[in-house]
Amino acid sequence: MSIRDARKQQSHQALLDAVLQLCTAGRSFSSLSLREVAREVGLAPTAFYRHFPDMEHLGLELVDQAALHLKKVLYQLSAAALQQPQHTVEHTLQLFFQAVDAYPPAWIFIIAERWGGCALVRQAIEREINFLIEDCIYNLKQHAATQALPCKEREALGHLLIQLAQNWAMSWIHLAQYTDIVEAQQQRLILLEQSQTQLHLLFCGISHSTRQPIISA
Amino acid sequence: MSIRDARKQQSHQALLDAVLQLCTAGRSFSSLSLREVAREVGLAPTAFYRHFPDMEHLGLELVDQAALHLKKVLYQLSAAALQQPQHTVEHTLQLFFQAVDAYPPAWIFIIAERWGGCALVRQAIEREINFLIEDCIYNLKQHAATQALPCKEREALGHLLIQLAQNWAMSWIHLAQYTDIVEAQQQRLILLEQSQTQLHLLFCGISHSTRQPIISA
DNA sequence: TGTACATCAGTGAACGCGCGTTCACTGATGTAC
DNA sequence: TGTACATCAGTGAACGCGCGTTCACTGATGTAC
Repeated sequence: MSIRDARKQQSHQALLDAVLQLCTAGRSFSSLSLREVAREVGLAPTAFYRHFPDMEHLGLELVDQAALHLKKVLYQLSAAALQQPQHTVEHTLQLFFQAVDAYPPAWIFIIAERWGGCALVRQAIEREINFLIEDCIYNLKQHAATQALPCKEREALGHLLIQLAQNWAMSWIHLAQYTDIVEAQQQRLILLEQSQTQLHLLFCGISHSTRQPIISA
Repeated sequence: MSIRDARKQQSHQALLDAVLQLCTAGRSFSSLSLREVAREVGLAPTAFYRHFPDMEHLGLELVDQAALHLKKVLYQLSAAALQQPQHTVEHTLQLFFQAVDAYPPAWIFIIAERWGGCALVRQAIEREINFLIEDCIYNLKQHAATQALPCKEREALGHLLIQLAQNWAMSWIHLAQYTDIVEAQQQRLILLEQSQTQLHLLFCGISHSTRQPIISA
């Protein structure tokens, strides 16, 4: 790649990262202005057009990047669970929260803009979340604990898990905002335990429902 | 109430409703302008200040109104489940989706702005959702099926149910956007069945976990 | 009941500001010979 | 290798526009007598 191309790509990514940073700071994507993003990066507003036709297209590329990150995390989690079946629910959740901590902006952007003010971004995120759910269902089919589950139950579980993961991630990130670090750590421990309890409730239900047909509760 | 007071209250509510309508149409609260809201209602921009000091305060009042609506819905649902224990999971979920259909804007605003661009609104919504969770946990304590559950499990279940309800509501509303009404109805039926399956998975897990202590999955 | 004054929701002009977008430009980098 | 020209990321001035906010105002409604 030429010097010019490398520098262009650097600015390109800097614009994307600036939006992520502003969203991580609590701003909504649809309230960001092109000028604000350019200013954040240290470019003239007009330079923006060398990289994107408008903010909407930047948003769509951001969805791609963030969703790819999430996919990788979930893939690694399921790979770890498959290759080391002795892994407990506790350990898998710890790995999950570690991954969230490693790069919160991707989670924040996808989850906050899932119902955000930009229609195209919303649709792109919906598409990506559906892919995540499909991946999750596929992984459940490979995993010993959920292999025997009827197809309908496994699909419902996939949707539920991806939904739960979003909630866990956002709650987890949110707890970093406490000014008191000790308090934040305690709250995170509580969240970790609660998410473990939720998974336990679910998985005990699964092992139960595989033994007899599901009837009305 | 005097004529003047009644007219003032009418404009006041019209401003709140205009914001709800714009949010229901897919706009994010933080990208709305004071002028846009006033224009929607047919008022001069300056009249806005007779009702709210700024958009943020309007947002906070909207959180109160929408959260009150949600509280009522969930209260009626749990009351129905308590008074008519023959009610199945299927029936309760049908009532839930009916309630969502009866007034979608309240659900849309609370859920979409839960991670939206206005910090004060976000915090107010978090507070209200925590109240909903507390109510839910209290109701679980009254209900035969979850009475025997250990405290930690019941709390985790409360969080989980309120979270699930949000996801169900938003998915349900979202399915109304299909141009093909027949297709939309089919998709809603699928969502209804899937949410039923999710609850079944959970509740079978609960009945199982009350009989023996929970161990690692 | 009628009158005189007070209240106050809503108005319209005006302001300075940041916005998205256009345009002609600059100058470093790339390329052809 | 050196030279002459092409490319193109980034610039800065300029534009019209909608924004939030101020201010003095209007006129219907409320109130005191």
